Order: sequence, then C-alpha cells, then structure tokens
Amino acid sequence: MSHTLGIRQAQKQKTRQALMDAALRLLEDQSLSSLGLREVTRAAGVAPTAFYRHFRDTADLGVALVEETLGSLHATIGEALGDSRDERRIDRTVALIAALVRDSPAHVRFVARERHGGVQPVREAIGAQLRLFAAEVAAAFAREPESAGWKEKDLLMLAGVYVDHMVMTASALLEAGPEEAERIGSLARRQLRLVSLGRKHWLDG
Amino acid sequence: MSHTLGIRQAQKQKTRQALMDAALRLLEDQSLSSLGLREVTRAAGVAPTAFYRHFRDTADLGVALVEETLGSLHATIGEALGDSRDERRIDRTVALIAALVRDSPAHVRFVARERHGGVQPVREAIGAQLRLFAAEVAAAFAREPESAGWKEKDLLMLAGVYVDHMVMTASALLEAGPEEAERIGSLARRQLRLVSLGRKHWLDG
DNA sequence: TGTACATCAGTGAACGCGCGTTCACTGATGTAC
DNA sequence: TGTACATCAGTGAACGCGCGTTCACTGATGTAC
Repeated sequence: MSHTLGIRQAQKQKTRQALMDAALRLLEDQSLSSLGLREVTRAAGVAPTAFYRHFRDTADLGVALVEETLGSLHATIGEALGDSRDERRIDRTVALIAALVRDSPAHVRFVARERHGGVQPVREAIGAQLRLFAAEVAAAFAREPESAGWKEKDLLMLAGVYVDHMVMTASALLEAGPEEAERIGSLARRQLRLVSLGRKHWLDG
Repeated sequence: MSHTLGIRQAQKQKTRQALMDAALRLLEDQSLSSLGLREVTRAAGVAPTAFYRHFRDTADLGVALVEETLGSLHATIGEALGDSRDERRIDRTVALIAALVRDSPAHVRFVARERHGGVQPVREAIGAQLRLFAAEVAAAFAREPESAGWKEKDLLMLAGVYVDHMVMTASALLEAGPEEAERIGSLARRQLRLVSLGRKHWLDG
C-alpha cells in the first residue's frame, strides 16, 4: 500500500503548496529578486512567520518552483523527441511547448524569466535542469540511424540548439497572447526544419 | 562647428551617466525590478531626490540602459554579418559577441537578464531593439546571392535564429567565466555552422 | 564689461509604510504505555 | 481504549530599518539689457 501522510504532514504540504502557488501568481509581473516574503504569505493567507516553516528565504522557494516546473517534464520531452520522423517530431515538439504554455503559463514564465535572473541558486537550478534536458534530447537523437558517425559532443551541440529553441518559443508564446500563437508556432516549426536540414548535411563536408 | 553644451548641461549629463553606471553595477547581482532608487543614488554619490531630475523611476532608467547597450551596436552587427563567406561570417560574429562580453559584461548581462525580466517597458525596449537587429541581419542576408528564391519571412526566420543565438551565446559566456570561453566559442561556431548548412539546403525540397 | 533677474540641478529634512526577522505562545496531532 | 506527555505548524506582537516621495531651499549657471 502507498504510505498515507499523517494529518499534520498533509496540512503542512497544503500550506507549502499554497505558498508556492501564491508566489507563482505574484511572479507574473515581477522578478523573484523583488518578491517579498510578506507579500507571499499575505497572498497565501498565512502569517508571515509561517513562511520559515517551509523555506529559508524566497530564493529557496524559487528553487522549489524550478523543481515543480521542470522536474516532471523529462518523460514528456523524451516522448516527443522520440519520434524519429522529422516532420512528426517537429510538430509534436512545438505542440508540446504550446500545450505547456497554455496549461501552465505562470510556471513557464517563471522559468524563462529566472533562467538569466538575479537569483543565483535559482539560475543554477534551472541551468542544471536544462542541461539534463539537453542530455536526454541528445540520447534520443543518438538512438536514430541518422546519427551514425556523429560525435557525442556534436549531438549535445544539436540538442542544445533544440532546448534553447524550445525555451525561446515558450517565451515568445507568453509575450504574444493567443491570437498570435499560430504565427509563432509556424515560425518555430520552420526554424526547427532549418535545424533539421543542417543536421542531415552535417557530415557532408 | 559642433555645439558645445553649457556648463549646466554638461554637469547634468555627468550626473545622469553616474546614475546609469551605478545602476548597471548594482544590476550585476539583482534584477531591475528589485533595484532601489536610493540604492542607485547612494552608489552614484548624489542625494536621493536628484534621481527625479533625470528619470521618472527605475524602469525609466532601465529603458535608458537598453538604449545605451544596444543603440550603438547596429553598425557593428551589420558589418560582421556583411561578410558573405560562411566561415568568415561565423568567426566574425562569434568574435564580436566575445569582444562585447569582454568589454561590457555588465551591459550584456543587463540585456540578457531583462529580456524576459519583470519590468514591462524594459522588456519591450529590448524586444524592439532585437527585432531591429533581426531585420538588419535579414537585410544583410538578402543581399547575398545565396538568398535567391527566399521569401522575406523565411529570411526573417533565419535572422531570428541568428539573433537569438547571439544572445544565448553572450549569456553563456557571462555565466561561464573566461576559462570556459574557448569551449563556448567553439560550441557557438558549430551551432552557427549547423544553421548555415540548413540555410544552404532550405530550397532543396 | 557689468548688473539684475530667471532658471534649474542638486540638497536635506520629513513623512508614512512595508519589509525581514526574533520570540514566546498555542493548540492540534502524534506517540508511549 | 484511555491517559499523559512530546512534537511542531502556525500565530501575533514587536523591533529596527530602508524605502519612495513631497517640499521648500540654495546657489551656480544662463540670459537680457
């Protein structure tokens, strides 16, 4: 049987989640480095001091948000990139990003914003997750016959282009609003097609 | 003859520049949305109230920093991208980015950070400048015989990949420190080569 | 060149406010027997 | 099952502090004559 949390643990989890949800909402119009502890607890409906039962400071909360946003995404990404037919893979990848932005815009915005943001531990947590994604994408590519003769570091290079491009596309979708989504999706697909063409001819020279 | 500023105007310019320099230094370890007006004036060595003689608020100062960072870069970029030999253009582009990061790390960091940051007018100012860069890069490409048969929007798509890649490379160089610079430069050049290959075969199908 | 007045960049005191953090506490939940 | 004690998530008062903004000011620079 799965372990059931005690009442106390369950309630603690709930408060913790309320803090994270409140923070994420507040972070839609500001950066983590200006997010106030009292602001978060006020929005979450708890006393300011309750914050310390869950996080050391707002940077610590930020790191938890990185995990919440990106931690569960590995399976999904691997699946989309696992399709070896070029057009299919591109369509699925862009659709995945679009769905992510549609379903969790605040999470996506947070990651795009703090990737280069002013809070070092959060920047590092995001960087580590994205490097992990790149390694997984590279591994997915490595399994395809098209990658025969490719050096490991060139696969990683290619995967880096893909991952960076996904983040850029997600961010562009956020800034644009739904009416421009189709245009941005089409742009993203053509850019990935360009990269795919480069991949096909990488070993030509 | 060139118009000489009066003493009063010259002194005002000097204070304004001191505020911008101080802000830029403070922004190395934080985001604009948490930058305090008093913090800036303290670092610049003027009274807090002097700030209002130059900027409405810190967001306004941020927009001025965008202009300072990117406004003068158009000529340089056009020149590097103007080289039509593929390898040369790639080398020059990456060298340009490396030089920019070496000479003005704080400016580069500011733009990379605030591109997706929490202060809307600054985000928009950066977006507008980068779109301008993309248009210029597209125009440079359009002049090359290799671009015969390309649609305007596909040239812009290609230019977008270039510009985004430049920003990513600059940011990577900042995070890494000088000892890893060569590895990042090599990675960036290979990624641009990949894109160039895609460009060559874009019209194949 | 000299004088009288206008402009305006920078000052310094004052304000009310929300911040992060500390502390001793409360009372529901958990545990030992 | 019942009792006595331990744990600990969340509370509320209190603190000192720096913030953004206002206001009337000063004195060097600019301008008109």
